[in-house]
Amino acid sequence: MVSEMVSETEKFKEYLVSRKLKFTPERQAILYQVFATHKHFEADELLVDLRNNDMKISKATIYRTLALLVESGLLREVISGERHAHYEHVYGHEHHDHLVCNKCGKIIEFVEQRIEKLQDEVCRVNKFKPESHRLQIQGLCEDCIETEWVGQK
Amino acid sequence: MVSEMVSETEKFKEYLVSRKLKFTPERQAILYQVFATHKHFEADELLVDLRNNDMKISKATIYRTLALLVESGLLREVISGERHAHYEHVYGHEHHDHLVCNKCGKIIEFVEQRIEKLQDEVCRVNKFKPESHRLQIQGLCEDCIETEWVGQK
DNA sequence: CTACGTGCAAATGGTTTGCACATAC
DNA sequence: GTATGTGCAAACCATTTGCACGTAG
Repeated sequence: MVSEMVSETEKFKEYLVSRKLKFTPERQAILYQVFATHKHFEADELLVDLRNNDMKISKATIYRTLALLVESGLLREVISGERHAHYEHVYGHEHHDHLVCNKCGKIIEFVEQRIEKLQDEVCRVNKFKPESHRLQIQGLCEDCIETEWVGQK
Repeated sequence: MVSEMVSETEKFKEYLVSRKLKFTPERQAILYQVFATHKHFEADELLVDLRNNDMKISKATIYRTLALLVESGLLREVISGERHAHYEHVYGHEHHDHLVCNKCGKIIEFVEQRIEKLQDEVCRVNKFKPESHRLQIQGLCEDCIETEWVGQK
């Protein structure tokens, strides 16, 4: 189990060094706990898991470290990330999905029936009854690709 | 059966009647404003638009009415809806998407390369440079389909 | 008439932040 | 030694809710 940890630890350390950040006991503990099991989780669950292992790490540190893990590419935010809800018309408009520009925030709508078909197929295979879905691709729009290198964080 | 489109107002009234709810001036104003333009928006923007048209409607009513418009099928929540972020491993795991059960919350992961391919195609057509994407299908999982759904709201 | 709706202000609750102290490097 | 990190509590902020009053049907 520990041998599996090594690669993630190395990856994280690499990231920290590249950002001139430190590898603290708190970050080590969080990293370990996060990769101790392969499951979806949220910040509070992580806090509980850590408490159960006698690690007393504050929520603030957990949130700050999770952000680092996402930035380093070790974790992904599956749900949400947005602070508030956005709405769009449904009635009288064909179903569509979205390309969202990470730089200027522009939203491009697109329709691709073949993707819809494949989704139905996936649901059938998994004996899942779909009620709605959301496909969102983040990236850079045509205008922003040119100035891509500006303002990287 | 009907080929011509019923107005949004009619659709909303239908829904309200079916739920024994009332068609108030506030709901009428919000409905009008929401469909005055075809754009993505959030609650606060709607409030501002209404204020600009001299409609003084409280935030509470706006949120309550938006919920009704979503339930009636006139609007769709494009982004978020979730209260808190969920995370999953990235490093060492193949990219996958999710089936999320609306009843028990179970998350089923799936991989469908053909969908990924089509996404790339969509990006190419729109001259969009993808950095990440998120496909999430909401519905009922196998176990929950049996138990059906009683308390729909 | 009366069940439903509204505005207001206060509550919620996940997440973020200011600050003083602690520590990795 | 110093730039970073941490814990704590308070702040944030979109959204929800309790309550007393208003009103559509």
